[in-house]
This record gives sequence, C-alpha cells and structure tokens, in this order.
Amino acid sequence: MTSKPPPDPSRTPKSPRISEAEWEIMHLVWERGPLFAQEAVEALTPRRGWSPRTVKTLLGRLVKKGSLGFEVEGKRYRYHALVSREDSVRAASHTFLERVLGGSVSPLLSTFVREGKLSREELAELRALLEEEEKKKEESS
Amino acid sequence: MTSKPPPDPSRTPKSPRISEAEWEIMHLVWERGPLFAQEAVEALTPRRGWSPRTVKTLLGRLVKKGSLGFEVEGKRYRYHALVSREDSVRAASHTFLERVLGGSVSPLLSTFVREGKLSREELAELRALLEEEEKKKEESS
DNA sequence: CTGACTTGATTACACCTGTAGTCCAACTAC
DNA sequence: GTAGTTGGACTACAGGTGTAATCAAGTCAG
Repeated sequence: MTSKPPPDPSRTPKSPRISEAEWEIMHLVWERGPLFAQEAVEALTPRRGWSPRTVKTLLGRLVKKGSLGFEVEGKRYRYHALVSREDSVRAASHTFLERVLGGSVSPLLSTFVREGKLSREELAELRALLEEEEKKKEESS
Repeated sequence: MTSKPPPDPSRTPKSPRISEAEWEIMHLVWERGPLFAQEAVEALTPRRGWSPRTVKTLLGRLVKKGSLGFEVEGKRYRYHALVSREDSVRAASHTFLERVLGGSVSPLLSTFVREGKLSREELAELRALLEEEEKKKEESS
C-alpha cells in the first residue's frame, strides 16, 4: 500500500502461503493496521471461538513465515503486515485458479455473477471494466 | 451429472475437500471420463514429475473421501467421478471467496479481468452475462 | 505350473495446519 | 520485594497432504 517499489518484481516477491485460519488474522491486520496480539484476540476470539493461545500461535507463525512483522512496544509486540493485501490476494487467486480451474477464469467469474453475489454497483463497475478490456484487446490485436 | 437426485440436499451434498494435488486427478477424470490408474499415470507423470505410486495414492485417497468411485474391470479399477465438476468448483470457490476475500467477489473478478486473462470471446460473454444480471436486478428491485 | 509383471492395499514419513497447553520473564499491585 | 498477571516462546498432538516404498494377489508368458 504505502508506496512499495518492489525491489524484486521477478515473480512472487512476497506472499508466503497463508493458511485458512491465518487469513483471518491477516484480514484483521490489513483492515486495522498495526495491532497488538490482544486486539487480535479480542476481535477474533468471539467470532471464531478460538482460544487466545490459538491467536497467538497464528500470529507467531505468520511472523515466522514473513507475512507479519512487529515492533516491540513496551513489553508487547505490535504486529504489522509485511505483505500487501493486494499481492496476497492476487497470489492466492492465481494458485486457486490454476489448481481449481486449470487456468481458465471464465467459468469462475460466470458462476459468481450468476449467483447474484454482486450488487448493482459492482455489476456496473465490472461491466465498465470489461468494456475497457475489450477495447484494449481490439487495439492491441 | 447423470441425473443424481440428491438424497441429502441439506447442505454440501457432495464435495469432500479436494487437495491441491488431487485436483489434478479430478480434472483428468472429469475431462476424460472413467479411466484406469494407468491412464492417469501416463497423463500426469510427465507433466507433474510424479511417481506412478503417487498417482495411485491420490486415486486411493479420492476414493476414500468419496470423490471418486470405481468399477472393477478385469483386474483393474476403472475410476469415475462421484462429484460433478460444477459442484466441486463452486464449493471450492465459495470457500476461497470467504477465506481470501471475506465474501466480496468484486475485487477478485476485477483482478482477473484486469490481468488480461480473458479472451475477447470470454470478455464479451461475461459482459453479456453482466448485462443480463443488471437487468434482473432492476426488475426485481 | 512358475516366475515376472501389474495393480491395488498398506505403510511411511516429513511438513503444514488447527488448536491449544506449559514455561518463563517482565511488569504491576501490594 | 513477593505474588499475580500479561505476553511471547516453546511444545504438543492429531489429521491432512505431498510423495513415495513395500507387500501381496492376480495374470500372463513359457
């Protein structure tokens, strides 16, 4: 987010594999910005039924795998994201795509659109985007 | 696919969790229809660098988890899918959506569209679909 | 019939994940 | 300063996963 000129734009510079439970943590950090373990615990314990230990463990694992960093603040750690949400989502999406759909995006998109999961605004927005892409395709070809 | 009146349409009738490597097998079965282990081996061994044993293991696991079934044919098994590709993809997509995007489809779609992963035809098709949905939305509201 | 080969079954094993308990140091309240 | 509390580090442990080796039974070639 904060202007990160990728020093290594080679392929997947950052984006360690984030597991299911870990995504929950990451989303929280991305939304709220740097936070202490306790805040994460407070936010996630009720909604997931996790023990505080579990949250701590996940934070620790995310640090170890490089998705989170922290600064020591008094006696506690303040965790912050080291990977951007965009990159992570993109990476996960690609993996998902390849694995589940064998690389063809279309069926997935259709499915989602058909299931009415999109609001009017989103539909319009997406349509605009599509038109733009179509234009691009035309030009370039 | 073949007229399967779901005896238990309660929630996720079929769709055991399929792991990354297993998807590879499933795609093959969905595309080719019933096949023998050896055919799977021939198809996947080169492209994945798997040992034949690995393929067999995966087939076995898929049978155990109910994604594949088989009929004994001579001394071999002929494996066939017990879950439809549509259902599996949909299930996986939902899980993915919830987990990675917190349920909001739009960003994912935009990402894919923007990355130019769609052909002209697909773009057009999707746009048509979108327009249709927009119409629906208008009417219903 | 007998050994070589094929094929599925069983076993292996390390790493990841979900989920948490235990340990220890620092800080806080007496 | 002594105990309780807070917070991270380390440990645990079962189930899933990637990856495969070994075993056993049936089959085909002689």
